Amino acid sequence: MERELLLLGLLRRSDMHGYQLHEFIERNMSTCTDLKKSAAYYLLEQMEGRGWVRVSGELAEGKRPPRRIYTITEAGEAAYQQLLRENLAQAHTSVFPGNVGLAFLSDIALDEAIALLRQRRAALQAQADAVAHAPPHAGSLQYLIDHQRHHLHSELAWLEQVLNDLEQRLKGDLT
Amino acid sequence: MERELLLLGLLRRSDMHGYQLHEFIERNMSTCTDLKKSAAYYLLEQMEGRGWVRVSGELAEGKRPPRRIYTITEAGEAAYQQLLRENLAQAHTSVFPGNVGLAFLSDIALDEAIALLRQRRAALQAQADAVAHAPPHAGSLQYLIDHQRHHLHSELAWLEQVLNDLEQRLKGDLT
DNA sequence: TTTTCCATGTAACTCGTTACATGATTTC
DNA sequence: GAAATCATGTAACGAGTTACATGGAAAA
Repeated sequence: MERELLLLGLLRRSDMHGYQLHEFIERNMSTCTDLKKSAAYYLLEQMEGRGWVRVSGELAEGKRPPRRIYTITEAGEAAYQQLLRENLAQAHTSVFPGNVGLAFLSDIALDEAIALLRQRRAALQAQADAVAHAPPHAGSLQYLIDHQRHHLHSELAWLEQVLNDLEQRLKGDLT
Repeated sequence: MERELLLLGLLRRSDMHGYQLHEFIERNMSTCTDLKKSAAYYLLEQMEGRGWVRVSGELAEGKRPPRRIYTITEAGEAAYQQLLRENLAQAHTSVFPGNVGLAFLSDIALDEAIALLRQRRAALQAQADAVAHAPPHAGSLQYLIDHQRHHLHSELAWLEQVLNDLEQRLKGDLT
C-alpha cells in the first residue's frame, strides 16, 4: 500500500494527472523511491475503482491524449489517514538482497575481495553525492531525503569498516 | 540473481535438498533475507534447467517424498563466481517503501506523529534485539548479520533524531 | 490423539516491469 | 529534419506469494 499512500499524499496537496504524478516523483524523490509510468496509471485506475480518487476533469490540449486530472475523494482521504498511520507506526523489516554476496566473501581471495568492495564503495559514494546535492524540499518531504542521506552514510561507514578489516588481514598474510 | 547466488553459495559448501536449503536460510539468515519454500523449489528446478545444478541423488525414507539432493555443476560454479563478483562490486540503490509516510509526516498532529514513531521505534528495537541475540556464525556469513545489525542501529539513531526534533517542536508549541 | 514436522509439488493470483503504440509538440 | 517531450494506454511477461494437496513420522 506504500505506492497508493504516496499517490494519495500527493493528490491531497493538489489535483494532478498521471504523467504529472510520475514526473514529480521522478524529479523530487528518485533517490528514495521510484514509480514507473505504467505503474502509476495502473494504480490510479485501481484506486478510482475503489473510490479513493475520481477524475475531476479532462483537459484536452491540441490533439494529444487529454489530461485526466485526479482528485482525492472522501473515502480516499479516510484511506490516506489510515495508511499513513500504519506506515509510520510499523518498522518494515529491511531486507537487502544486494548483500547476500557478503555471506560468501571468504570464497574470494582477499585482494580481489578488496578490489570489488572498493568498486562498491565508489558506486555508493556516487549515490551519496547525488542525494547530498539534491535541492532542499519544502515540508516533511525533506525527512525522506534526510533518511536516505543518513542511510547511505551508514552504509559507507560500514563498508569502510569491512575494508579496513580485510586490508589488515591482507597485511597480516603478507608478513 | 541474488536468490540463485544464495542457493549456489550454499550448495557449494555441501549438497542439499530443497527443504534443507529453505530451513537453513530460515534458521540462520531470517533476519537478513528470506526465501519461501515454493520459491526455493522453483529456483532449484530453474537452475537445473540452466545446468547450474543437478540432482545427484534421491533418498527415499519411508514413504514420504524422496529427498532430491542437489549438487552444483561446473557451469553453476562459473555462474557463482561471476554472480558473486557482480554482487560485491555493485551498490544496489536501496529503496525503502516503508518510509514514504515520512514525506507526509506534517499531515498529522505533532503529538500523534510522535506516538506513532515511538511505536515504530519499539518495533525497530525488537528487530535489533533479535539480531543481537542471534548466535555467531562461522565464516563470512557473519558479515551479513553484522551489516544488518549496523543498519538497524543506524535506523534507530536516525529515528531518535527525528523524535527529538518533533519533541522539541512540541515543547515550543506549548509555551 | 492431535499437532507439528518432514518433503515435495501444483495452480491461481498479484504485482510490477518491459516493450510497444499513438500522435501532436517542442527543442536541437 | 531528427530527437526528445507530452500524455495516455495495452499486452506479454516474470518473479514471487498464497493456498492448497499428499501422507508418513515424530512429538505433545
